[in-house]
Formats: sequence, C-alpha cells, structure tokens
Amino acid sequence: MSVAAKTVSDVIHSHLGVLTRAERQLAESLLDNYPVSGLGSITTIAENAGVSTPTVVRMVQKLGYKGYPDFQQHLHQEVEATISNPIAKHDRWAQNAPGTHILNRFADAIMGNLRQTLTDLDTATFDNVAALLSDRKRTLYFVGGRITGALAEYFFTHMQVIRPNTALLSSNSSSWPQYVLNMNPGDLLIIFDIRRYEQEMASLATAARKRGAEIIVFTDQWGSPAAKLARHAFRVQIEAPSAWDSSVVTLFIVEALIEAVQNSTWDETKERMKTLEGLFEQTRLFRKPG
Amino acid sequence: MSVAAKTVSDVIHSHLGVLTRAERQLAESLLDNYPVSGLGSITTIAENAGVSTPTVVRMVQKLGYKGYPDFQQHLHQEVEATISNPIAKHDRWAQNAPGTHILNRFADAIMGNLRQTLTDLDTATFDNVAALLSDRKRTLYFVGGRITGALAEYFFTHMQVIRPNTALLSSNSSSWPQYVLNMNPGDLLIIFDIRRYEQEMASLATAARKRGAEIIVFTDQWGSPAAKLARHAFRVQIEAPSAWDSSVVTLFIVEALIEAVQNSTWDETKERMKTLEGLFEQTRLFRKPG
DNA sequence: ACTGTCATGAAAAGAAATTTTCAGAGCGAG
DNA sequence: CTCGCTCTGAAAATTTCTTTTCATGACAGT
Repeated sequence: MSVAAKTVSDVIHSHLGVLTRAERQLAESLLDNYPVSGLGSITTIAENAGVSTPTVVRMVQKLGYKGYPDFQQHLHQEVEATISNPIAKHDRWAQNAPGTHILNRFADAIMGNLRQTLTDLDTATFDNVAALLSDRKRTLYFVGGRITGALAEYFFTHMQVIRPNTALLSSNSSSWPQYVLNMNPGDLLIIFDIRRYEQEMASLATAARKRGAEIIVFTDQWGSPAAKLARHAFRVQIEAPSAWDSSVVTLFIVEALIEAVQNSTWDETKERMKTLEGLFEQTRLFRKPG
Repeated sequence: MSVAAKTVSDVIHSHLGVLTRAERQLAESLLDNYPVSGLGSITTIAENAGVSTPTVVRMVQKLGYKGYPDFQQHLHQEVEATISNPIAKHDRWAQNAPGTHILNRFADAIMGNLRQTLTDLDTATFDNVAALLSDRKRTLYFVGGRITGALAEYFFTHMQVIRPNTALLSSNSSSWPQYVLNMNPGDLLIIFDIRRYEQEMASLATAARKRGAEIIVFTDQWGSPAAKLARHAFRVQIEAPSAWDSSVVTLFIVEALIEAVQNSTWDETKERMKTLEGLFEQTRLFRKPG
C-alpha cells in the first residue's frame, strides 16, 4: 500500500535517484505541469517527454505500478482529489453560475489577491524587511488607520513577545508627535495605509524620516502617499466582492514576517516566550489565589 | 469552432433537448462529478452510466466531436484549465519543493486551511450567523483574547459602521462584568477564542447566557470550551508553518460575514456610511481649519 | 582492445479501446 | 395488427494503445 498512500508526485521524487537519463527526462516532463501532463495516452506522454514508450512502461513499473494503466488510474484519482476541493470546485461553478454563495465568491477573490500579491512581491524585499525587523537595536513603531489599526495591533502584539523595543501608536493621530520625538536613527516605523489614505500618515512618515527612522509601508495596489517615503513597501491586492477592502492578504504577509523574524532569532525568542509564560502564570495566580 | 469556445459542460447542456433516453442518462452521469467522470476510457464511462459504448460514441458525435478521443481531449484541456488555477498550481510548487521560501510555505498552509475550513463549514451556519448579526434589535458584543483581540476589533470596527448597537469588550477581563450587566435577551456575544483557551472566556460565555444572550464563537479545530455554550461556532483551521497560529482564515470568514450583513441591509447601511463620511469630514475641518 | 552490463528505442506482439455494423425491441401512426 | 421509425446494445471490425522482445550503442572494468 505504500504506493497508494503517497501521491504520484511523491513517488516520482523518491525514485529520482534510481532513474536513468531517459527516465529522469520523462519524470521531469511529468512533473512539469503535473498532474495534467499525465492525462493522455502513453504514446502522447512519451512524445511530449521525447522518449520512447518502453521507457515510460519501464519507469512506471520501477515506480511500483503494475503498468501504465495502473499508473494513470492513480493520477486520475489525484486529479479528482485536486479538482474536487471546494475552491477548485468553485472556479467551475463560477463560470456557470455567477451568483454562488458569498463564501465562495470571497474565496475566489482572496485566492486571486494572494496569487497576484505573491507574483508582484519580491522575496528580497520580504527578506530585507524581515532582517530589519529582527534587528533588536531598532525600535519598532506600528501604526494603522481606522480599519487597518487592527492589523497594526496584531503585528505589534506578536513582535512584542518576540523582541524588545516595540511600540504601538494609537490610530488617533494626536499622540503621534511624542512617539516621533523618541525615534532614533535606524528605528523602524511600520505603517498600514490602505485606500482612503489618511493624509496624516504621510505627515507622520515625513516627520519620522526627519528623525532618521526607516519606513515600511503596507498599502494597496495603488500605493499610499507614504509609500514614496518608505524604504520598503508591500503592495497588497485588496479587492473583494464587497463594499469593503480585504485585509486577508495583508494579514498573510504579516504572519509570514512574524515567522521569519521569530525564526531568525529563535534562541532569544524562546527564552522570552518562556519568561512570558511564567509571567502570565504569576498574574493568574495573583488574581485567583487558591 | 463553436465547440472549442464553449466548455464541454455547456455543450452537453445545450444539447440536452435532443438527446435520447440512454444518451441523457450518460450525460447526467458525466455532469455528475464533472469533469473528472470523463477521464477514463469509453468503456469505463459507459459502464458508470449504465449504457453501451456505442451510445457514448453516438452522443459525443451528436455533440459535435469527431469521436471519443476528440471529446476526451477537450475534457482534458478543461481539467488542465481548472487545475492550473493559482491555488492548485501553488500546491504543486509546495509539494515539489519542500524547502522553498517561507512565503510559499505559508501560502500553502493557508490554502490548505481555507480549503479545509470551507469543507467543514456549513453554509447554513454562516447564513444564520449573518442573519443574527443583521438584526439591529440585538446588540453585538465583541471580545477576543490576547492575540485574537485584533480580530475582534477588526470585526467590531466594521460592524460599528454598518449598524448601531455594537460594543467591543477590552481583552482585559476586568471590565467584562459591566458589559454583561447590560446584556439583554437576544443580544449577541461574538467570542474569538483560539488555543491557549482562556478560561475566562468560558466564564464570560456562561454569564452572558444567563442574561439571555446568544453566543457565537470563532475557534480552532479543537474547539474552545466556550463553543459548547454557543448557538453557532466557526471551527477554523489555524495551522501554519510557524510557532504561531494563523488568523488568516478567521479573518476571511469575518470579512465574508461583514459583507453578508452589509448586503442584507444595504439601504440602511448606505445612509449610515454617508452620514459617517460627513462626520469625518467635519472632524477634519474642525482639526485643521483653513 | 575485449567483454559484460546497462540503457534505449524500433518493431513486433498482445491487449484494449473505439468505431461500425446490424438485429431486435419499443412505440406511435395508420 | 402492421408498418415504419428510432433507439439500443451485442458483437465484429478496426484502430489505437500497451507491453514485450530484441538489436544497438554507450561505457566501465579488465
């Protein structure tokens, strides 16, 4: 049953080492555009891979299948599994029935946003930002607007556990000047500014820059004015079938950054988290003696 | 090339009228679990549909295809189109390259979470919750824990714009009793409680129930203790390749609910949003005269 | 250079799948 | 009831696919 449990892709990968040249060539052809490339007849896939049909037979038998039909049947099952998930299923509904349930329309939009955002996003930018956030000498200031304030808070709450020197600016701008006053060169100001850009964000960014702070902006595809002042900007797709913009993808990037930072300084973070657990425990005991 | 432009499904539907009994039987078998059911050989699909192979050939020719292989090739193209959507494509990256960039690993996990959550989620539950949230006679109380507080805030901020009678409980439990005191029968308490369940959430839920409030819980796949007291619970998959749990899918559901509520009372909401814009404008002018 | 081993594909053999043929069944019209 | 029509699947014919066989060539070790 070892074959049945794993995906065909897994099986191919685990056998890559024992494949011959022509077989590897075939394997790569199959994995490229997997699993659709394996849908046709043995003749077709042999031609696509530029090998002979006996090579195909030999390889699938080497992989543990009884023959090509057996191999293909496994592939069909995988295609079915892939295609029968709710999201893929939705894509098919969507073509035929535009008015499906809102959950599906949302899922569709979010997938598109995520894909587009990841396509546009340079991993180097991500890595650079993660490195900046990991630098404990830099104090982190988080700020968001009316809607995005919750994202800033979410990011802040995690970073506060992971590292020292973090601050959350209220979304009310009246308290900002005092924070700016304390900023030192190299500090980071992380701004969330999604459309209906708040003019004050750009002012804040300018003030922070004057104090020598670096600026990181999370904005939408059109770009906050604050993004022009930023060292790094994340342009996130935010469109949803809704009167509101979607923050799901922004949160996605925030979570990925949290993990990247945590990972790069795991030893220190681990200690901090342990200490924090202890403090929580104490608070609890303090509140409820007995 | 009218055949090439349309999907096989469309072609079948448009021909349903001119199909004979056995052919219709076959067509229904194909449309059921489409397009995967058409992946096998003509023999297989004939057997599945309970008709003879000549019937299959006659039907596909009636549909305008040259023969079964031609028909199947079109189907393969459709499967490819469906399966090559961003999500499925990403799944394949992730499988093929286990050690890829954290963004990709995260995207993979989120896709899985979303898929699983949508599979488990009953749309009736969603619709019921949306209806409860739309009922303006019920006051909404939002509460979250240390991490999930930001989600509660996000939800609250939107609902506050959309409808009256909303309140956000601080994540600090000391202020909760006064809110409970004001709860009336039919009011809704929306709780976010993800693992490291906070004991106080269950206490809060119990107290709210005694006051006649209905409870809606957002929790993880293991289930908060508060979920037992809830009228409706959303069990969200929260696993991420991280030391932290992911809130992305929870946010997804929240956003979908926001849209559902907004949609069900659009006329009233529109007025509120206009008024709100006006108020913002006034505040701005007030702050910066000139 | 010789030999043995292995990989590879051409081609033949074998096995399925696909299409065609055709006879019987069902059914409505006269 | 009979005729004519269509629908249907069994079975034959055909085509295609799959597997096996085998000759060739590459290459490492002697």
